[in-house]
Amino acid sequence: MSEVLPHKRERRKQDRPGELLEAALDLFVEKGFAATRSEEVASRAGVSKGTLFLYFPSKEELFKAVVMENVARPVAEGITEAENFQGNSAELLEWMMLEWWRRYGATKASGISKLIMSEASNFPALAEFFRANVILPAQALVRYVLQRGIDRGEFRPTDLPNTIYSVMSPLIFLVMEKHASGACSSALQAMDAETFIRHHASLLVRGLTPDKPL
Amino acid sequence: MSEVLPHKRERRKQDRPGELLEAALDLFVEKGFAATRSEEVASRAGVSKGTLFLYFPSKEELFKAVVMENVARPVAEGITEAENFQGNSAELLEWMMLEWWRRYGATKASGISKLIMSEASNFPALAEFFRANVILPAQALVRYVLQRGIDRGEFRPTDLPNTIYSVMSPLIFLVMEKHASGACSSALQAMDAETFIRHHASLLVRGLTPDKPL
DNA sequence: TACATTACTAACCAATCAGTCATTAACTTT
DNA sequence: AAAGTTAATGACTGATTGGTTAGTAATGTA
Repeated sequence: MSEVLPHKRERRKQDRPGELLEAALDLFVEKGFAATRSEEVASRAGVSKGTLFLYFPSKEELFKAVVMENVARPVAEGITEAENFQGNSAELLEWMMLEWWRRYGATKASGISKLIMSEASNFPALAEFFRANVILPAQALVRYVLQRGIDRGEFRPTDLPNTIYSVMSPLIFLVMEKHASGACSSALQAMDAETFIRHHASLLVRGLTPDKPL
Repeated sequence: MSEVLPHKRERRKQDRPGELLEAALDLFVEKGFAATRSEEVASRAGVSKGTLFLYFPSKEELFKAVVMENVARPVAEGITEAENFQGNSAELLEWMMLEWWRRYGATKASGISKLIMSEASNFPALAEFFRANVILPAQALVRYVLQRGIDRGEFRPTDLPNTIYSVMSPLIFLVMEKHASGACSSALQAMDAETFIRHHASLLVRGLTPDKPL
């Protein structure tokens, strides 16, 4: 016979939103937006479905709040640090790619990127928010690094917009790979992200080095 | 007053499956799996929902059939051609990337790739099928090209698995970008895929060229 | 202890949608 | 043209789930 649990109610208005956001992040990343049920979010946060809708007016608003909370912050951080970097631009390029991975790509929050790419067509407003707060700043950061290398004579002048994508696309690929966990993870047997980034960065630096180095 | 259309029934058993698959491809690519309603697929194919389930036992089976029809074929084609390629490996590398884009990436069918990446966690069986029939053959093709270059002394020996990802990731990125149409397309102002591929290929070739070229 | 406030719950509602099936209309055969 | 066969329909069902709300229990206050 199943014993009904004694049903202990707690009143913790302060903590509920944060706990709900955390539960929602987990589930959205794991199952996507459409496949995540509101009641599951609520129960993972130790609360009833009614309480969820007490704090967030709809599932979509909950989703937006998750994005706000988890994505904009880490991207903004890296930018200022790059500007203070000491060393040549080849080192800076690799450092930036590795650091981006450690601080964002490797974390749970990067699942949001994958989620937005997946769900973009169904949420144009959200995609736009993501573009403005994540993609464009990231592009600006990469552009800064490449321009720095060109200005200092460490990189040859190249088509900047396309080179930016040559830098970013493997990072985006890594995020996709990390979060397509189901059966695709086994596709890349024991792939190590940091090793790959170092490898790709070195390939890029070789490709960007001027013909007469010294 | 709305006039009810005269309701002309047609019996065309031969053509229905193909027409349903085409309608399903369009809608799945456009809206994702969960957001696509069976009735919409049926009506786009000029048929009632009942007829859809006459030809496909479930929505999931319909999805699988769409993948079978649109993905496996084009990938397999390119492989044999690469083996007959005349010319140096740098040319072959660029040719292969461009050709892959023209035959698959630029077509509607590549939306399936994006869809599977998005929906992978909800459909492990499908992701596995995709891995076996698309990812692994594509990796094998890239590996063949790189190994050919190394064998002929046109590329320096590098960590092959990681280099494969350096080749593939921008192509996957392009597919993602193409199908995240909503608001993200404006993120990459007037990005031209073929130009980018040529640029990236040239960067890779420079990165792969041995230190003493001749 | 009586009363007031409110965070929280559980049962409920309404809409959506995958999948079914009895019926119908288009062909074929004789 | 009558009868038989089957492709196609569309109304229906059952399950799911986003969102609502009447009511309950925890806390504060006197």
